[in-house]
Amino acid sequence: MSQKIAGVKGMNDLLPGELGGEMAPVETWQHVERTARELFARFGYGEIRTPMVEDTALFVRSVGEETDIVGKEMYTFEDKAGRSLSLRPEGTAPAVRAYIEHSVANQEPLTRWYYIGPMFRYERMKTGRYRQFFQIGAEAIGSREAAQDVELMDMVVQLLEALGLKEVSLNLNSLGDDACRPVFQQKLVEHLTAHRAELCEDCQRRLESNPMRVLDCKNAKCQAVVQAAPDILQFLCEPCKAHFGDVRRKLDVLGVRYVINPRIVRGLDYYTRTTFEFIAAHPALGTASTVGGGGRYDKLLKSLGGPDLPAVGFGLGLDRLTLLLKEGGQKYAPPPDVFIAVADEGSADEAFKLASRLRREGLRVEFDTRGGSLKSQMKRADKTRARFALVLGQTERESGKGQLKPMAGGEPIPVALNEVAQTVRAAH
RNA sequence: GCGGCCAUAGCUCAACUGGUUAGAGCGCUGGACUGUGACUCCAGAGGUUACCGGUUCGAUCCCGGUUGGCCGCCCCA
Repeated sequence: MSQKIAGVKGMNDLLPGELGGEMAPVETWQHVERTARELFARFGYGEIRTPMVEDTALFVRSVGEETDIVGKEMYTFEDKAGRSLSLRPEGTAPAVRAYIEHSVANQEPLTRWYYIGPMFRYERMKTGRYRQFFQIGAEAIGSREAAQDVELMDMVVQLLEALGLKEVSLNLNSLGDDACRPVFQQKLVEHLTAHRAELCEDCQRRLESNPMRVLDCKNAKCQAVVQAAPDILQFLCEPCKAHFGDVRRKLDVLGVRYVINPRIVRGLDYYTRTTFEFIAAHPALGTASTVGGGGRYDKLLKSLGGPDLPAVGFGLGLDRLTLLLKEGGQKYAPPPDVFIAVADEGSADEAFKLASRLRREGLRVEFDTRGGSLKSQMKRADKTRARFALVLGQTERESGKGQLKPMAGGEPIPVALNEVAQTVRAAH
């Protein structure tokens, strides 16, 4: 016996049907992905697939050196040539890198992409948070208009709707821009410093490192201080205020419901103006209640050496979405139309051939390649939830006729062996 | 990165204060029913009690470490 090798901590296997354990079955994942692809195509978004590994500098410069993501959660390693590479911790930076690298700006004025794939962060795991997790996201590059922010939020809302997720609320905020955010931050630091003693230990530290984060603290005493703190929305400069107002108005035009939440700060440095999160109230997620989030990043392209173009995007956590949909997961796996059972050894080839032909004709056909007793094959037919069973033996071969037995009960349907597909379809 | 809880069959769980062959239900396989699934009945397979070490005459149980999982903090998807 050789030693068992286990999967890497925090990286999950997705199995079909009911084999999976804690994770939602792979059919649930396929359903979410299929739904998203179809919906995003309706919005005119094309798919982009970038490598899972990038130059480490890309994330340091975009996400921000001082963020937790880059500071302590990145899978960074050297390749054989000594280059520092990192497994991507998020999807926006690679998409923007590709956009710049392929000079897309010179080829079209407005670019809208979506991506689906694994991201990696070295973190302590818990429900809904893994070291390899999957995100589905979209980026719109080239429009500074509020309509673009709202189109993306509408796209998420429609996706959640299509998936049947109701208890998700859109939380909206604006972080201002280079003109107004520094003014606000200064006022905020003044206020927090004045109440320093009332803040929790963590927030006293945050006061130095990232004062905006205090807004997000769940500690009751800190919240009391935050209640009285200056409100970023009061400090927005005129252009930012106008933009935020436009976003709200256009959300209203589309009938998209939202709440203003000045605590939506986000963990990446590149955000400007609009930020938003989709928060689910669902016991399956525990405290991992944010299923998605995003915002505008008008300065990122230029800072990465690209054209000075505005952009906005979002990312959704597929792991969390599928967790919410796990209960009904089974229904996404279509059962076989017919199970072909072999009654005697001499009919094995003929049955095998029939199964093959029906599959070519478009039917979902189960056939037990191990053979075995008719009884065991019928049990298998039951287990696979096949709609019909068709037994093929000497009698059927000689007469060219058989019977489609409805596994759910009812009278068998006589059928000519060369008309099985038509008959099964007609029985729908 | 910090704090707490946990680990027995594929799954959900038992096993009297440490006591000898670690059990049950579900699931799986076969049979009763030799060309027809489910229900019922019978039988079978499946465990180094996560791993390593310690205490003990004796450890699933007590202790330490490791690994993995869960909860909270942090942060996020």
